[in-house]
Amino acid sequence: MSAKIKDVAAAAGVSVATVSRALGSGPVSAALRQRVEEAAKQLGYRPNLSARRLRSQHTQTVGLIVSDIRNPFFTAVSRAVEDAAYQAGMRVILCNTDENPDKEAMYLRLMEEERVSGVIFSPTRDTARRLRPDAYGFPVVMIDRSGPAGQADAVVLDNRLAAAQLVEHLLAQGYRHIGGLFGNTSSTGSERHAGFEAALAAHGLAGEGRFIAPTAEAAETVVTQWLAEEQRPDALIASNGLLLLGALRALQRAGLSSPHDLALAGFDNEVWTGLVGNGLTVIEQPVYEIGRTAMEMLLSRLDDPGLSIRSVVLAGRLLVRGSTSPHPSAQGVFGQP
Amino acid sequence: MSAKIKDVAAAAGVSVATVSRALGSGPVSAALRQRVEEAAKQLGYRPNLSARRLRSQHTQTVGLIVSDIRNPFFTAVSRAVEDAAYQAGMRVILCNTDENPDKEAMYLRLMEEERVSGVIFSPTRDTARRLRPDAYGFPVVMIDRSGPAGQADAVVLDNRLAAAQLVEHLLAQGYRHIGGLFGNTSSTGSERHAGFEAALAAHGLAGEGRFIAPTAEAAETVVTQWLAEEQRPDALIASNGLLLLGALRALQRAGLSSPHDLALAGFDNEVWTGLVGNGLTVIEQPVYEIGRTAMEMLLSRLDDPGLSIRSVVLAGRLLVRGSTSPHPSAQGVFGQP
DNA sequence: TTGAAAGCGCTAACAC
DNA sequence: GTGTTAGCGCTTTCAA
Repeated sequence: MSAKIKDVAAAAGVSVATVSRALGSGPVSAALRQRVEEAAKQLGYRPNLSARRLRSQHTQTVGLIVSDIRNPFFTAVSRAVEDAAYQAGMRVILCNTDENPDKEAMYLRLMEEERVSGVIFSPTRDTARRLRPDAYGFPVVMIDRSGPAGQADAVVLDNRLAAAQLVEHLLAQGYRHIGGLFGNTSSTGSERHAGFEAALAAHGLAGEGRFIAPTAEAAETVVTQWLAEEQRPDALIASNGLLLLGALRALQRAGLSSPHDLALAGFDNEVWTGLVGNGLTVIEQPVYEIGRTAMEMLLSRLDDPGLSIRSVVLAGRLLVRGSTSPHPSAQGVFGQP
Repeated sequence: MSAKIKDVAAAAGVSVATVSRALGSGPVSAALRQRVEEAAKQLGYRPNLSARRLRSQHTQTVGLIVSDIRNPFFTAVSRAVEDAAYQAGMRVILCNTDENPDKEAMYLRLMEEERVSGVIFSPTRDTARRLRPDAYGFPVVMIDRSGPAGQADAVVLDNRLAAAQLVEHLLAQGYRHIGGLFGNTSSTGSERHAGFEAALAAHGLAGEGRFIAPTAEAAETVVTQWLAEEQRPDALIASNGLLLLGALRALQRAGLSSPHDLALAGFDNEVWTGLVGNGLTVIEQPVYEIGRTAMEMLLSRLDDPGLSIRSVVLAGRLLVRGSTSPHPSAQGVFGQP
């Protein structure tokens, strides 16, 4: 068995309380601290964090609950959260829910049992609606998606604006029949759809938005079918990286290319969006910043639980690339003006 | 404060021991179990896992230590590890080391303090060499990279074979001046380099392998320079996804394309490798299987610590795509035979 | 500044 | 089957 605090105390000839203080930040004479550290090192002492947590009643642990860590958006966020957490001396428990409300409930329950200090959560729309964040023993910071306003801290993109920017850009490039693909499990999908509709309406146009399961496979299927329809749109936007990938694959399978046959744009500046063809126009999200900010908000709330509920809304950045170059019919002398 | 086991006991009119047994898998009469469950539900009781761990002396926790979760290889592995862990009722603590031996040491120390059941670890070459896995209070399973044979369980790719396959493929396609990019911090880089050299030597050829920092940026810089040299290779292989990405970017920046100016191939079947141009030829690693297998090995060792040390070597799969189509000089009637 | 002692919430040994 | 009790390893009063 490994050395306990008692063993260190015995070896250093002091009480366990002194050891605890010396290894922590208690008031101990320099000489004793030295002796204790020496003894601890000698014995290879490692404090037992379970015991420390039980006694001290704080776990220095945060839960991070996302749909799938393999989504590059969440990958980046999680890296930021972990960097910030470890810097603050906290651990992170990562949970993948696969957009499944049952799993979400299960992990929230687990977080209670872990007595986590707080949770950073990207909930499905259903759970966000139902969730009473103050029903838990810990604060919750929502990321990417949010529930009813003012219920919990949140870090989100300005989704309506970003979607509108994308639409405005396509309109400026001469596209008029714009279709949209939106995830059907998150508030983000709805908000981006709202921005999409609003921007088109502002120009007296209507677009066709389709809500689908947030997977590349679903998008590929839907877009493949869409492309075969009579009234094919001349531009398509996809409300996240997975949907954009599916859309791109559908185009490739159909032997079509952007922007020649169809303009394509979307959300999330994933590696491949800059590599394929002349690049895909996307809204870049400040992914690392989202994670870091979420952790900062959590820490400041732990520091002062009386803080009022805050929403941090971050702006996306439009990266214009080749996939949305001007519509053929708008290209100067060779086409209609 | 939340309800404790004592409160549940009082509410159900039984002893705390009975509550513990009823909620766990102890022998309790059906009637009492019912009453206890009812009371626990009523009170919203959540067992305190810190207390349970301290008392029971097992934490049901595994550590996963990788260089960077943003590397898609580790992303996929981590998802597999977590799936398997949560299924087995265990939690995962994720640690990013950035290939930094100091961070590796720090996290290993943290794992000791957490009294984890075991660790799944992808160490730098330096740490792998130094590491004495039995110096810790928990078993270690190495993934992707391994240390001295027989020291710890490991799940690795057959790196030499995979690199050789890549070389053989390029040779068969008519390429003769093959360069290689290898990471300089991992055993994986060395092994792939060895396979590369061996395969070339078997054909009486010599390649030029360069060892560099395992980042896309380093690869881009090195390849940009390499392409400007007098003796430009006619094919390049990159020993992981990051290096392959950097190499591709260097080509694009130089206005070159594969396979026209230079064949390009590498490791890791990342999303973008299938999308760019006519696709990049890669060795696909069974990423999810690697993670799942590592977790299985860990669980079986926890079950029976007497098991002898095992290495599981998995085969990669060569995915031939457009970036390595036949060398111009080997293309039938139009070129040299 | 240091030590003695209580106790965090739970499980497991033992007794009935 | 059920209850009583000790104690996991630590931090934190409280007293000296």
